[in-house]
Amino acid sequence: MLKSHSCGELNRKHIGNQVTLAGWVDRRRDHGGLIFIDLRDREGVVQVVFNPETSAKSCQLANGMRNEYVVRVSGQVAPRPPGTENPRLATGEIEVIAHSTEILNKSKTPPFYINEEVEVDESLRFKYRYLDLRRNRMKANLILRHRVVKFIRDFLDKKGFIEVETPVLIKSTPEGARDYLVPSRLQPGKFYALPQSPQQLKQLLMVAGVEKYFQIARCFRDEDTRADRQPEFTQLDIEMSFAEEEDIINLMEELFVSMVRAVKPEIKVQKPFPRIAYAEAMARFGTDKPDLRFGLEIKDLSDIVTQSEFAVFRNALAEGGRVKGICAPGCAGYSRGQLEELNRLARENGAEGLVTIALGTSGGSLGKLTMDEVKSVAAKYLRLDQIKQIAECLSANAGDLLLIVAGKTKVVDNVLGELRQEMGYRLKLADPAQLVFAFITDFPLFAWGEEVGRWEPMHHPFTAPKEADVPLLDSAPEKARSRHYDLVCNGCEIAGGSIRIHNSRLQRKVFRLLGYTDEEVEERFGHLLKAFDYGAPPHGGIAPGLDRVVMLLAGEETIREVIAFPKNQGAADLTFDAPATVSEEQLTELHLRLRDE
RNA sequence: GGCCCCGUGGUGUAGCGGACUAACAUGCCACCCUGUCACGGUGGAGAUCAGGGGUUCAAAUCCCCUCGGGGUCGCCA
Repeated sequence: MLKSHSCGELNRKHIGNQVTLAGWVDRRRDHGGLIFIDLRDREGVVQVVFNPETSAKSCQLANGMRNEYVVRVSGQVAPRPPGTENPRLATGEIEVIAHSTEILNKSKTPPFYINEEVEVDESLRFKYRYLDLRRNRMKANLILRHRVVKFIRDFLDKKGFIEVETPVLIKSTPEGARDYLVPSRLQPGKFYALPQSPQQLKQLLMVAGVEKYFQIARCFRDEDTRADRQPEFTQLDIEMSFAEEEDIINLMEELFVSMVRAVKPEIKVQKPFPRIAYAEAMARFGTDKPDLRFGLEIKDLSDIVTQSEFAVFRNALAEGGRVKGICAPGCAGYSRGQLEELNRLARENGAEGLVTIALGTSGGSLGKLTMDEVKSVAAKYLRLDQIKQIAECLSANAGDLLLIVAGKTKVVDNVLGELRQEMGYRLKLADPAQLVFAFITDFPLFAWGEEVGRWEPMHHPFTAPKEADVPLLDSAPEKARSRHYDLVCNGCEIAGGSIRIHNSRLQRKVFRLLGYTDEEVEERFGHLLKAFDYGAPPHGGIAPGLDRVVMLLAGEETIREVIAFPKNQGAADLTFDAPATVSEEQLTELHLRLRDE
């Protein structure tokens, strides 16, 4: 090695040692004669002193150094002169007195700051990702991700799981997300597909008797990106034979709580994780991935306003809809503009509008509220006692702002869910140093596909129905609940899993219900069904999105910040400039011709 | 495909019809400086205001189109 120590590891215990360091120039302070270099490597930064009286040669070299030059320095670790220690630096008690110096490589001036935490245009960062990753924040994220993966491997190993790799070149299954295709050279006109997830492969491993499987698996979906979605992403894929819901849920609770405590002990986390039925989550939070760090729960006001004169409410109820609301504490003083913003948010999410009721504060308590202090378009259609009932239902106090939406249940829930999230954010109700996990259970097995005019799986067709609901497959499929469970955290869906169907007859029945012909089933899922006929054990599993988990732990807003070389919204890699055109020869070999469009 | 936001020296921002010959910070270059640590000081270079078109006596600023980036809906079995 060109170095004997890391820059960041040095401390007072090394005083007197001869060390050789190698790293990047983080900063140079030239005092005309005496020169200080902050030398940085992965482990941290240490101050190197170049003194012309110690080594004129070194000093001369240091004179020519610039940021990001790669240099090697040999010298002696020395205590800093009294009064010049830097408590803000981990190595601030000592410094290295350079005796001999070598410039290993020069550097152009970087296109953005490496040594400062400033926002830089993301495309520029992606173009120079190798420089971006030198920055502390990105380096910390890479290390965190490593620790998470290491923890997972050790944890699951101790629990008796074995890691098995599954193929990346596999077969297209046109249902679900759009596949990434890879043309076959050896078989003209045929294509592999990259896996959307190793779902069927891990089920086959259960038939194979692996019993406890996991994989840090790369998955590919050719769909539009989001802050938490990339064309390629990583799942922690887990599957267990002879497992029931409790087994998976308990395993996840233990894994996540112990992981957080190990890699981010400053983050608050608790188990057991609450379990909330899908219908209840929708009713209370307007979403199946609620942020449980704060309340602001949705309440149904239909019964209270059913007698009101307010046409908006009456019409919604007459058409079979509901009237629901949330309470924004302390927001009665919201300006016209602020209210208009909330109204716009409601409309953008499908509501006809938003009814706000501001409760004045001069009375001090709700009991003393008078109509003079109620500000709302609905005020003249509502009686004071109705307003008080609404306020009471929403646990409101004087000075609060009530946000009420009327319409179809689905729209009302969705809009209030968004408003709840928005108000939670505005009022800073979500503690950034806390992770609140929860399991969402009792999902419907199917959802009616409006455009296609048939039943579609709420998650995927391998999800087992609840034992008691199996008869409903024939009579009322919409009522059948599944053995699926989602793990959510801070408003983010971080894992989905289920107990699977392991019986080929039941699996065929589900496929038929989903509208597949026998030929289609054979063509697409024949391998799985055949396997089920050879002693498939009952099994189930779960697949946390690793990128999202690390994102939450890192406190980042997008998974791009925890992926070394992510793609942008246009699914392009700006470092490599991928995707790119290929040569005519390559196309010919693959039996491909490009269409004119 | 829809909707929303953004695009000004290398970087981050200000300017939002006239006094802009485009400001500030930092970075960069040169010189000075032996205890700094976001060192300090003096001087200097650096911008087709994303591109195109229009409105206007006058456009970085208003309007339209295009391009690029981000958020989101659709989509993500």
